Amino acid sequence: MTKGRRPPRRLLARPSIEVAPWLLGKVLAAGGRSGRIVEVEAYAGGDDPASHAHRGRTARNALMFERAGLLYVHFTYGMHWCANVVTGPVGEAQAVLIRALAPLTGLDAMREARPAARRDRELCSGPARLCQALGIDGAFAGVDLLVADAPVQLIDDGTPPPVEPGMSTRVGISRATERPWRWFVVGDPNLSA
DNA sequence: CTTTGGATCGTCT
DNA sequence: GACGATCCAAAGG
Repeated sequence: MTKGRRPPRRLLARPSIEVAPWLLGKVLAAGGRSGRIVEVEAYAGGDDPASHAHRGRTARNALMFERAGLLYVHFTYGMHWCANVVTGPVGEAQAVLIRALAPLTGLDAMREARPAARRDRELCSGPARLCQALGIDGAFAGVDLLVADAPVQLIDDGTPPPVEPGMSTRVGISRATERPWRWFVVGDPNLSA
């Protein structure tokens, strides 16, 4: 298992555009597997036309309005799961999409879960890929990432976020495409793009 | 290496 | 009835 501390919830209760770059370097762990976060995107609820919560609360996006530190998992393109960390104050639909991890532990289990990955750099290099690699699906929606022994956990092992993260526009969206709300560890081989 | 098109279904209009 | 916060295999350079 990866050693480290659970980040304080107050740091996750900030706006998603502040939490997103701060999440770079943190560790996401599930099913005995773990990886370091190297790519994220911020989504900002009502003010963000690209967010699932842009048109208000629905059954699908309800978790985004809950407290920071919960896991929001959504199903997309008819076949893929994506994992988000809920941020911001309760009642504001803020979240950070985890887009890529650098695999840390449980590599054998990841390779078994993702036979399509021909290299280890392809295990977690995409939002749906990392869910597949860690075994995260809709059954994990609402998990509190900051609770010890939770089935999915967010861990701070002391690795600081990069001083100068890469920044770009978000991937795969059709609205609010100009907002530079994607952050990544420059040069990491596990990036999605 | 890059480009292209198919897969597949829950959610909201 | 349309559209995704995507991935993959196949085909071409």
